[in-house]
Amino acid sequence: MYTKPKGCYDIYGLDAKKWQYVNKVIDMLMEKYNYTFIRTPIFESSEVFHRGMGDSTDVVRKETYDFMDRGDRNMTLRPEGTAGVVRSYIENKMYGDATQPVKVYYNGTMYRYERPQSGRDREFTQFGVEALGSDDPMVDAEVISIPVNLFKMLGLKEIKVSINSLGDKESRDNHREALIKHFKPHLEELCPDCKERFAKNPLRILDCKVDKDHTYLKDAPSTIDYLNEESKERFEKVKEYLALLEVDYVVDPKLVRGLDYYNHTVFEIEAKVDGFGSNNVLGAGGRYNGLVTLLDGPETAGMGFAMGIGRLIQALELEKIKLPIVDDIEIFIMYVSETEKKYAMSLMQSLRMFGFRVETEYTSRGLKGQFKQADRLNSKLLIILNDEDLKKDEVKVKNNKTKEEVSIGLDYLLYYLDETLSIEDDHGCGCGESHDEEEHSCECGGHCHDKNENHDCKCGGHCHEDDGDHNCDCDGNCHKEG
RNA sequence: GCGAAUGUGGUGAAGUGGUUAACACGCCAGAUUGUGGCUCUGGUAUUCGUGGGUUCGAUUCCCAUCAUUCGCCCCA
Repeated sequence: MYTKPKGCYDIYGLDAKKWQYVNKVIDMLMEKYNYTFIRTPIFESSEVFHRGMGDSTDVVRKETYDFMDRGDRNMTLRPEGTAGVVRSYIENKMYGDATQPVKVYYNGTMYRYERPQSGRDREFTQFGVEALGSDDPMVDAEVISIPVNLFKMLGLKEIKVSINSLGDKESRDNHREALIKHFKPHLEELCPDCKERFAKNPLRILDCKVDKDHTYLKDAPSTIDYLNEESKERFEKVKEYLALLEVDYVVDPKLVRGLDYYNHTVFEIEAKVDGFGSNNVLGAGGRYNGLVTLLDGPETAGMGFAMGIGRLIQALELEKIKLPIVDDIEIFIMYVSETEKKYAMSLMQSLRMFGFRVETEYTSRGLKGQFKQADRLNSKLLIILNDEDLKKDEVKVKNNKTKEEVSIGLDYLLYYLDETLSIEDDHGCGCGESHDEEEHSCECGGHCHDKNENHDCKCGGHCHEDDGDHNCDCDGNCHKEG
């Protein structure tokens, strides 16, 4: 049997619906913000990432998927989105567009050669935005507000936004010198990685998880103390503007991003979700005014952020947030004989074109099996075809919830279906779904026998974790999601 | 790159150095001569990730390998 590559995932079934829903919300939100979609190649010349992200970053040093194509060109599967977008901005001379800043967003797969673990895959999906061509702090605030508002729209409540400023070049240089002065006497006590960081990019020692408890790290010069007047003023503006956009944040002077290209504003956004472990950072970003020139473009300001969709969905699941996804059908057409089957097909065709979600039987199950199938698919109405009825131009329509069955004349059928289903839909939240999802504590001791009453899991009957509140929407394949 | 755990049918999951590998769910069929979701009955794995070794004999012991999962590093 063939298996997927390590750290990659097949997304299908209910999971796929969640992804599609989240993507839909992203598209909607981006429309409001007037960011336009950009699709750049999944691989680029390796140089784009090496120059852009910095050779000293771990991501570039040992976590990229590199390959040589048949023309002996060095290529790299994109490990993040910004470098490619900036390359595109330069190559397509977007800096010449009249509508500056150029505001784009992407939503696609990225690749990092790492050991997979919870919340971290080799192929993962990131949604991100880039705003190029304005250095106004208002852009910083707006970009930070995007993930905040996205989380709000999705129902994720407990989030934390941390911000910091690295300052402009002068501030960074001053800070860097101070750091070197500070750490030099302690060099031998630092972890091996930090020794290397000391030489290449001392700033990142602040980010070290190994040495984080050492006092000399706690007393290390903070970026904020070394901001020059201009940078300080700028940071104040960002904070002021964030408040106007109703973004709650905390200033974290130790916040340093992993990539070299950031300056001024950097931020991180995490979800406070139980069971998330160390991968609770959902998204991060910052300003990168030097990056465009680094990739041989004209001096251009840039600000962006990226977030992992997989982690976001994991957070939504852990928080048991109910997404309004369609997981039922409106009409299931049942038949037995060949003439009934043919009638079923043409009826299905017209009902679908009319706008109903319609299913039928494909595997010659008996009528009993078709009832079961209709239940599995959460069908609201059943149309039961019968040669005798058809001779009288009638069909039987059974309401799968009330179990009421009526004979309907064919000329009246569309009207009847439309009426019945619109009443069905109108039961409050409009979710078209059962509500008790959140609080169905099944006492079945591990196996759900009946999906009736207050016990609405769609596990198809085999949830085996008797956690009391096993809320899996696993649609029939519960793997242990926790 | 480092460390740990796991690998039995469609699913969850027992189990033992030795005839036909529990149990449950699911699925299929029948009881119910064209109306389900309850109940009952029957069916559903030449086989315990793969390769090798120890043994009279291994799913069970050992080694290797692959895969999965989790943690560290790093990161979204």
